[in-house]
Amino acid sequence: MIKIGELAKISGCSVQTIRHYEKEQLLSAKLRSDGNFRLYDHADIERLLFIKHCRSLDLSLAEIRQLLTLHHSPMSQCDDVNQMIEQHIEQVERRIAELTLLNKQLKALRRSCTSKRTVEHCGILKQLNKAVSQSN
Amino acid sequence: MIKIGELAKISGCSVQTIRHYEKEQLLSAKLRSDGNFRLYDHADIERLLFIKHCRSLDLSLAEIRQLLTLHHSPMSQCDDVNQMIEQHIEQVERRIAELTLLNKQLKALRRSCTSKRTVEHCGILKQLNKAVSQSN
DNA sequence: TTAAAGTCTATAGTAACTATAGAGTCAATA
DNA sequence: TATTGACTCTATAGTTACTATAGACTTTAA
Repeated sequence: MIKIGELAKISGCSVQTIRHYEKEQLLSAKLRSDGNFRLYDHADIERLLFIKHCRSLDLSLAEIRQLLTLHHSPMSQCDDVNQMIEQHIEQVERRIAELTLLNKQLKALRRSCTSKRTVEHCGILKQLNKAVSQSN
Repeated sequence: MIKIGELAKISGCSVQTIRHYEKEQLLSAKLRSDGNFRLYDHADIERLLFIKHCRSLDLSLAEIRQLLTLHHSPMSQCDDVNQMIEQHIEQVERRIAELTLLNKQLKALRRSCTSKRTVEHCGILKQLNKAVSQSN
């Protein structure tokens, strides 16, 4: 059995993050030491690494909680897992599209001012203002 | 002079958002009615639309505050504005790269399970676990 | 005059942590 | 054995940009 600091080292998560996951019901220490320190075993390490891998895929804690539940209900259908991943992919793709558009706009903005003028003549601010008066 | 509800309509921001911007020192009503209602003029409308446009470019409230300050300091240099936009572009591009990688990983994961099996044999969960035991 | 709609302030909630305070525990050294 | 330093505990507040509520007050129109 290991204490939270060692679990943090092994997993690469911070101590606070592990405690946060416990609060969010993703991971719990089944045992405590005499002095009330959390004690973890090998299964906990695996569970935390699973969580960490899911987080690296930007799954939310709620989604991970769901996956962990499915994981331990052998009769449930893969479809639920598939659907979650599918929705997540769509979400990521929407965000990529948004950011790509944003990037274009920012680059157009950047082109509007390059020299060392005072703000009075700054093309960027002029552009930002122009957009304002247009939409007004 | 208009009240906050009308400013909200004109700008497309919610009433709470406008009050939030005031709290964040981006926009303030210089006048209040006898009954303590905020009163706005044309300059306030323009300022709010400027803020809204910047937000649509994902600039943070802190960045916008800085832009507004520069905006009203005619002696400051464009360089400050340029640098901020430059950094923002870099940040957006980093995030796009991250999400693109993420998307690839999620799609690989999706390919690992397609049929209606029970979770016991779910390829996605197997993949997620495999990653865990590899990194352990 | 009264009712509805609008506005006020203050506070809490959102997501996933991070950081702190103040107290208690553990392991090793003097 | 005492003490020091490192570790852990709980509880709470802060981060970002809002959104949503509660309870009270103001304005407007019928």
